[in-house]
Amino acid sequence: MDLEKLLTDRLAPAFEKVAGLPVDPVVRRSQRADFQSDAALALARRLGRPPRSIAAEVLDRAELGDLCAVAEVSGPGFLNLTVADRALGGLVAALATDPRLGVPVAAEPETVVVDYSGPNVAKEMHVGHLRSTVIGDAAARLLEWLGHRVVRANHLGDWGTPFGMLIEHLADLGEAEAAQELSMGDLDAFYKAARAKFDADEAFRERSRQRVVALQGGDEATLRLWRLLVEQSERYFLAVYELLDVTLTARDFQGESSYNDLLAPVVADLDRAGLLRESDGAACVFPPGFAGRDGEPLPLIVRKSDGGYGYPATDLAAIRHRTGSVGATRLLYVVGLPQRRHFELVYAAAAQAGWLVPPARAEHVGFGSILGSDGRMLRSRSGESVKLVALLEEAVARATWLARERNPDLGEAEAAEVGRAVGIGAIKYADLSSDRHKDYVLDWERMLALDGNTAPYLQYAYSRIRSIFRRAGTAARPDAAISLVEPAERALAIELLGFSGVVAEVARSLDFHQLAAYLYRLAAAFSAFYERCPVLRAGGELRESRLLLCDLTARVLRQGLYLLGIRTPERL
RNA sequence: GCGCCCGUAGCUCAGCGGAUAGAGCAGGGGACUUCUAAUCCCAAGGCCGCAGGUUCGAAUCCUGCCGGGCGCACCA
Repeated sequence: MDLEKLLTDRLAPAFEKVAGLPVDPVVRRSQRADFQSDAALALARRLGRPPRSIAAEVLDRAELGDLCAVAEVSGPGFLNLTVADRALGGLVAALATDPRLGVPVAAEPETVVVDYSGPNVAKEMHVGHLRSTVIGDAAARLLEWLGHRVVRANHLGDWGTPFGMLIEHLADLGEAEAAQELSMGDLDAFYKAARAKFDADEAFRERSRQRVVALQGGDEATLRLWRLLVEQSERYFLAVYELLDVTLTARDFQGESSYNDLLAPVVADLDRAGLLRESDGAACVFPPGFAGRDGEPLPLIVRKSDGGYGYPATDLAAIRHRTGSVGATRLLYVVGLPQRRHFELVYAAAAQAGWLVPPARAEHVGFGSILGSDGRMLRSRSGESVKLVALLEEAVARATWLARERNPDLGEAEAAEVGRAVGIGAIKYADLSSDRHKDYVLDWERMLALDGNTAPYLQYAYSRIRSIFRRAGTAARPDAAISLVEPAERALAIELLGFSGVVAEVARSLDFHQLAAYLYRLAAAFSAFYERCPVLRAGGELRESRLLLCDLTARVLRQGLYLLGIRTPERL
């Protein structure tokens, strides 16, 4: 049970009695006590009474006897609450017997579509895909764990005009040769070669254009080549996902092309609904409230003047499919912040068309860019975007080297495994531990540091606990009585009880840095505990109590890191 | 021109209506006969971009500036 919520539930009725209307007690952690409630201050004006007197009356009417050792009015009208050790111990003991660590399954499970990663066929995945993939995967893991039905939608860029030149290039190379090149994972070289020919060779350009027509016309031979391209790319992406340790599978690819047959009907429906207007030959929806550069209403172009369909049409078709056929009520789009306006337009149009109506809603889970140490968008020395695999491989190599250096006892295989867990974990944690709306600077030294708010620090805390149990040779007794004698173990207990609250908040906000910050606080509380509270050398009941605290900490760390997509090796 | 995101300690970041603004790193000082010192503890470090306003109370809300980034009709 979440302590903060428990205190809130106890204070709320008292506040309501005093104020005569429902009041949020605004319980939060405090430096002067375990928790504090600030609501009396805000109430003073409305009730025309001194805040201290309100606070005192609330205290008088609240049932806190079994929970709090100290509950007092402080300063201008704060309520300072110190939880009784006995109550704390009881709550922790209850947590220990809960396989879900205090986190309830969603009362009303929904179907959630998480649209993330979305690489482009025949193009290398670069750092730009990293954040979408990592954040989206965390969202999918979290919501799934909470009991929602999660549909992972990997909106593959598998359609559009570039495929003319890509297929022509493939045909030029010969299928066997092309398959060979693509399977080596050198998608960049393939794409660039096609691009170079397209830019330089007029005849090739013309053939490419005809290919696009053939592709869209459903020419079987062309489609076969296209499928080859898609299959090889998907195979490559799956290899990257495995290295990145994300939960996306082959079943989750939902290419743009899969909406092809829906585009015309979508536009027809928009027309029927009277939402369509022609502008410069293009079929547009003009959702109210959007203005462009010139102050004119901003269009969402659902059919281009050449008759072709672009992104907006596909996105609308996807929404209609997801709310209609899939039955989703929450649509998450884990896409960079620059595309914000695009999605606002799409959501507005979908709402007008009746495809996105409550309880269904769409959220743009936007994020900033990854910057290099120079504070600019991360680029390779040659000025190109950095290959994602290169980044991941470097992370693993650095972490493996660190693991070998730090712990020579590790065998080759284990060092490699630890290197992967730590390296990939470090990359993901660096991404998830700061506010996703901001750009962040990729810095190897910092993300792989063993102290500070990093994945290795958390993994280290976990491995220290596992080490204790290896030495103990036994598991913790889940029914052990909890006794909290040292301040450090009290502090640890309070942190443990905060897990469910944080998880609930993050499920709503998808601000994973709050979960990261919580896990860091927990790990830091554990490290302080570890320093001052001997476990194995403690006697009898104290030992059992501490073993249980250790076990709980390990479980929360493991589960929390799992939700972020980060592994927890048994030792580092 | 309009819109969005962002300016907090030397650096990287939390905090987004409440009590003296918090972490980590770097720099200073301590702690290994004791469960991994890949750790812990202590001290130091801030006109919270600037100026107004709202409020009993503003880093937090509003307005206007300044600075950085990104968008703004047929590219996905």
